[in-house]
Amino acid sequence: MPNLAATYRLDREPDDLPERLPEPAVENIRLERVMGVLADPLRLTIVQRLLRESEDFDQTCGWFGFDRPKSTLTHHFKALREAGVITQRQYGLERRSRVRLDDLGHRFPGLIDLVLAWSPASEG
Amino acid sequence: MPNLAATYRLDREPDDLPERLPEPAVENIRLERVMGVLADPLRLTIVQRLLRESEDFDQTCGWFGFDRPKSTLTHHFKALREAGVITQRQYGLERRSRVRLDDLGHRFPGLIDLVLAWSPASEG
DNA sequence: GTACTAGTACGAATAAACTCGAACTATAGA
DNA sequence: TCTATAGTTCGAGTTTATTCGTACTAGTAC
Repeated sequence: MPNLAATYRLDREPDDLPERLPEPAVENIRLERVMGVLADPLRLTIVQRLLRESEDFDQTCGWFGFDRPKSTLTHHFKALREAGVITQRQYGLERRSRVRLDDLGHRFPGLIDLVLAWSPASEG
Repeated sequence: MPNLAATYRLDREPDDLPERLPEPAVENIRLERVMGVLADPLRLTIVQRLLRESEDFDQTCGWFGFDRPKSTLTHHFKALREAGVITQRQYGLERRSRVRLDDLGHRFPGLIDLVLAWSPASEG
């Protein structure tokens, strides 16, 4: 495994990074859409883990370690991206995701904190 | 039309009010469920209008003036109640709704503000 | 009592979401 | 070039939501 911190640090210049996959512009992010996409526990988990455990660089699909078919994961990541919650970039073979922190914070102040504070049903 | 402000003011004692219809206890309100229920524009509108236009007393289904069959409205109000977003009380013939402001504010600080700030897609 | 009203319950049709397997694409490394 | 890897795309089955019409219930008013 390569040194991700060195290779994919987010403090690089934007020019260094691969293009973002298609996603809505900030002003087109809709609250009802975001709510809908965060209504799913798996997707809520994805966003929360990106927020809690992955501050300084993007993460791949596989990093999460979900025991689900790849096509299912693709489906959920795409849903998150198309709703405007995450950005995805193609790093060679890998497609890495990060939360659109600034955009969401600007459009929907407080939303990120709700996701951070969430605890899954199985937990206490 | 009777004087609602006098008849149904919320600063009455709880004993004066009809029972609440079945709803989850505060600690059982789940964020993913709330998100799911607020993903629908009609329901988001219901909650927003209750918040913006109805601070001092509960409102009936009909008060909103939606041009939808009654059974559709029943469906959505029930969804909101079962998710823990609103409380409903039976006042004689009418079933009046109000947002569970304290409960939601306590469980999910910031959520109410998101709903208040929301603007429907058709608007600017 | 009868009639009106506000809303529920049920059932069916349609639409949307979730899940997954199988086949595929594109990159990386030997 | 061959192989492994990380992920996509497509299609189908299943589930869940939405919408609505019709029939019903429970208060209210006369």
